[in-house]
Amino acid sequence: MARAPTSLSKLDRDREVALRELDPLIVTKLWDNPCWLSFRLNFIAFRFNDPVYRWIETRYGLVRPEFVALYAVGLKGGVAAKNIVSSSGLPKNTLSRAIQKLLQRRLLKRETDPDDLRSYVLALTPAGRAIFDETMPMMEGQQTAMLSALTEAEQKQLCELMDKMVIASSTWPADLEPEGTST
Amino acid sequence: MARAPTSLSKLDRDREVALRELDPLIVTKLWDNPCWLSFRLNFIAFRFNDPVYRWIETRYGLVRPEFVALYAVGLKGGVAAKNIVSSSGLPKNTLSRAIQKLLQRRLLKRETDPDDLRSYVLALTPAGRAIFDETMPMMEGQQTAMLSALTEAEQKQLCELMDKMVIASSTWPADLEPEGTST
DNA sequence: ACCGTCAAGTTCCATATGGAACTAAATAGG
DNA sequence: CCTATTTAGTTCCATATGGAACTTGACGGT
Repeated sequence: MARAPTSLSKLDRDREVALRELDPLIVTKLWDNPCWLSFRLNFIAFRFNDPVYRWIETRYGLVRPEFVALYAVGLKGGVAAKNIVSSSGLPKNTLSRAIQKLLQRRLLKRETDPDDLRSYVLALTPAGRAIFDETMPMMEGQQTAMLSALTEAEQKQLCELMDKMVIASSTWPADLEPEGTST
Repeated sequence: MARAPTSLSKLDRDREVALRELDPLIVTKLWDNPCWLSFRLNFIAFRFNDPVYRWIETRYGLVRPEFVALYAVGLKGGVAAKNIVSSSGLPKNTLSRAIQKLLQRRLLKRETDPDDLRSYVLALTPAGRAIFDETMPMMEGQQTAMLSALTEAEQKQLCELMDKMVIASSTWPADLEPEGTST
């Protein structure tokens, strides 16, 4: 069985202790798993998303796609739904609904894009901005907690490595051959 | 506005070209986003999960939680549902259903754990093993494609950094304070 | 200027999803 | 040992989700 480029045996003592906290299946998925990247990504992402979105849902009654939209517009005013779709991966109907909800709740406003009449330009209302501003410290806190196992230098490395991947992402296959259709 | 530890200005010319392929909102989420970690994780994970799970669904009619269960048992026979829950983050009822479906389709078999009569020990049937074996190369291919922007050494670094995070994960907050309940 | 194709957003509908309550077994504590 | 609490897995149900078809506007070719 193929393995990850790291291995259990190379870990020092302290870590063995931490490992006892983890489900044995997690240990297998880390070091006896050809798909090491996928597991690490999904696992770490989940441990960020799950508490963060639960907090937001509880506090503001905003469900995940709604907050994704609000956050995107908060980062960059003037975007359209299509931008949020391509940067988030959520299906466009889900985002359409999310945006409607935010408009209803006056957290978002929009006007038709004069350059493309099919499209709308989105912006936060003050109420939307307030939520954005309140949520940010909580998310930064979670991020800091999760990164605290790494040194500053390591955090920067991690960021750089992931940058490279995102930048290269347009070259990755987005649709896999349905069969051995090796053209 | 806080930023990621990397920045656009430090990137060399070649990359600027690649950037033009990306939605401008993605560029903002990369370098004008206090939550740089979350975005990178979710973005990269999505670009793995989406094509992979679509392929599996099309080919075998297995939906995501079903394949998660099959894959987990494939990696480590003898696990119980609870292990899959804690290593995947899927809710336990979703996994319960997924396992039922796999049992019906004779891709999985199970027997009660003699040490804990509430629990079941899971194993793949030959048919389940066949699917596991067929999917692996496809997933490894996607992983290789996604990692191809990194050198071997960088891939190893990435793996190590993520290892550290997963190992430390039991210390991360899993529930965030509902309010400014600073005890 | 006209037509075919494509793209932005919306609507419809079947279904996957996850919270909450439940059953049965394990474990802790006096 | 007997009771109270926790844990593994299941069931129920209201709702979020995403595929597909649709509307309206853009765009490219002739």
